[in-house]
Amino acid sequence: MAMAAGKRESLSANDWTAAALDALARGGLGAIAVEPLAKALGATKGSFYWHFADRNALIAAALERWEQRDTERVIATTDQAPEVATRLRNLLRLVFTAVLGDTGTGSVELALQATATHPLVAPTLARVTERRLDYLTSLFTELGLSRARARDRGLLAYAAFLGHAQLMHSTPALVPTGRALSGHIDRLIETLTTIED
Amino acid sequence: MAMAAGKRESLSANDWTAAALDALARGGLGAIAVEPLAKALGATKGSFYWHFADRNALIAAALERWEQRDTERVIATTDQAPEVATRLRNLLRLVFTAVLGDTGTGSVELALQATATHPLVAPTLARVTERRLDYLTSLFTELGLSRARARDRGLLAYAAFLGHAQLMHSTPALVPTGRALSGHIDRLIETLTTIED
DNA sequence: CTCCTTCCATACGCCTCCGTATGGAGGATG
DNA sequence: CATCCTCCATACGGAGGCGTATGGAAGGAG
Repeated sequence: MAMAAGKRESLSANDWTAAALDALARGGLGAIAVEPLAKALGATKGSFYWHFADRNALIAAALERWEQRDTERVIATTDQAPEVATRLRNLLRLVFTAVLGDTGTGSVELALQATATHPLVAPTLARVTERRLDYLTSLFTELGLSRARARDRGLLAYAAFLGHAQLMHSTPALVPTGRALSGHIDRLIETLTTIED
Repeated sequence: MAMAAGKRESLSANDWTAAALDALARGGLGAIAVEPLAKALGATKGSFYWHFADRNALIAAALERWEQRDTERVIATTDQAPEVATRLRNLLRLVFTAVLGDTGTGSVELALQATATHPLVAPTLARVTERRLDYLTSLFTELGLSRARARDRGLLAYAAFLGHAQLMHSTPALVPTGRALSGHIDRLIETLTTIED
């Protein structure tokens, strides 16, 4: 919010998309508004409409930027452990924990989920969700489940992730905190990854 | 949407809250707007501001009405089976399936979740969530889990419910349909209710 | 030094929604 | 029949957001 003191040179389109992503995480899609963003950047609409055709162009740019950044993150946290079981646990633990990031990560998820029917959001969200779901499914498959059952578990795990993020955001008082939260997530992962023979 | 032809008598506050709930389910909290609602009801703002102090009063009324209706629903679907296991399964199956109602039920959930930080929404949502969570926890307790573990399972089940609703709404193409969905929910419930000794 | 391109501020018109003021139709009541 | 109370339409002012028009500063090219 307060980072417009240093550079008094010209603004780039990148600055606008960064600010848009920030606003998106903070106040949802509706917060990507030209005039408030201009004020936050210490500029005016004149600057914006030189870099972008209209508000939709900014939204599209922010979404694409997020999708890209998200892909890198997922991929980066993917291949870390040799064994499938630990990889799965590590991944789940990371995403269930990283929800906390008030600005950076999880908030964008929820903001987009909240406006999933928006014409610009829907395709992006569908691509990201499908990619994650496929990856989750592949892990459960490697773990020994059939294609169908692996898909079931993938869907369940992803739904649990989404719902967990929602709960952490909307009613944090009902969710454990600190070490208790850590333990809760452990047991949650245990339930999600247990395979009954 | 199209149900304003019959009665040309005076509008009641109830009509306004009903329309507000409908708009909420359809377009989120932002869709509870006085002038559009007036148009939809075939009236003008003059009518609205006679029955309500302002927009917030209407929102509050709609939320209270939903909370009431929701309580009745939950309670009604509670005590149906004698055995705890089947009661739990029945409850989960019902809520995981009833998400579909495009207007009546699940959409309000998602709309409120999407604007959970709103000053009027937050308290209502917290009460409803806490009540449901407590009930779920009590069922798992009856099933033989300790208080702490029952709470874990309750949280997981509720998170799965929320996430499942989200997925059904935002990316329905990635979720099974028809009989496949029914089977998926069966297996999902199986995973959520299995207790490892 | 001049000109042209880049970048942006100012100012405008438009739309949508909120809330208020005011007056009036129509049934109830004496 | 006159009056009052209920319910609502019309009209207004204001706020905030989008997009456009226009002119001007600032620096590189010639």
